[in-house]
Amino acid sequence: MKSPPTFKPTRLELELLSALWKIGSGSIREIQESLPEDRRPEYTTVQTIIYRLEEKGAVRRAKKIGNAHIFEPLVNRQSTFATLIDDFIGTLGGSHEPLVAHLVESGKISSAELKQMEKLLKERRAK
Amino acid sequence: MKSPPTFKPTRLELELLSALWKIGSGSIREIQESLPEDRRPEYTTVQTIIYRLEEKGAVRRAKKIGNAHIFEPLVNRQSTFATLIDDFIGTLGGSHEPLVAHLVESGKISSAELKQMEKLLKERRAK
DNA sequence: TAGAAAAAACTACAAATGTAGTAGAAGGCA
DNA sequence: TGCCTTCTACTACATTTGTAGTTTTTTCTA
Repeated sequence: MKSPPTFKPTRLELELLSALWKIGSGSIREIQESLPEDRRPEYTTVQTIIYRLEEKGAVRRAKKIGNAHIFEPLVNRQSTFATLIDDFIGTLGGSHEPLVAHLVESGKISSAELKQMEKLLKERRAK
Repeated sequence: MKSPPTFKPTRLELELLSALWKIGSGSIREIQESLPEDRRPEYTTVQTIIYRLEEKGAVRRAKKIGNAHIFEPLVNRQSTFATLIDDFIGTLGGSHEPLVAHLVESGKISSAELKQMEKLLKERRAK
């Protein structure tokens, strides 16, 4: 399967991808064991999801060690997050306003953070 | 069905809820016809989703006009969005940082908007 | 080299979601 | 009052997703 320009993983797919991004690459077993104990699916569940990610072109078998395949991600976190976020904004109606509003409203963003963002924005504009 | 304290609609459910929030209340037909032409499902599809929303306690039959039921939302946009956003941040790993970063990075937030947010934040803090 | 251990490969399956068809009841108009 | 229209109420069904069991193959290790 070809890897799509953008990839929108499901919840569980994202969890496994996140694990892979963290460890770089690994076997099914290693991926499974790198997951937080509190939500660590069975070995075969992880296997199924990794296979599906492979089907979808989001990971691939990089090599084989012993009898175990070592998987590595083919999509990177940045772009995957970007896809998810843009899609999400789409479901919220296409405007980021409610999102930003909620972040501010719920106190999830501090004033300092806003200032930081502003600075970042200015820098970006400058170049 | 009891309405839950928070409600996390699916994509289509959210579209129909959004339609309802806009028109206030309406029959299946009215809801369907208020949807943007480009993604307007069949009458019975709308009906099915509204019934499911009813099951889930997100809408209810307010009254009957002729032989048609008039539905009204039981959840409001604010809290529904809040639920969706918090859930989404959860899937992104629990931190809003990547989200905010992307918004700024992708130029989705303007400087003016940031200033606006800052003001909003200060006001909120003031009271 | 034979059996145990580990992984791969395959199969299964229920719930949720999107999508819509069909049958039958209710209302309005000629 | 008897159709025609419009709804309602039900049923159907493929796909996606989460979840995991079973069978087969590979590899070590005694």
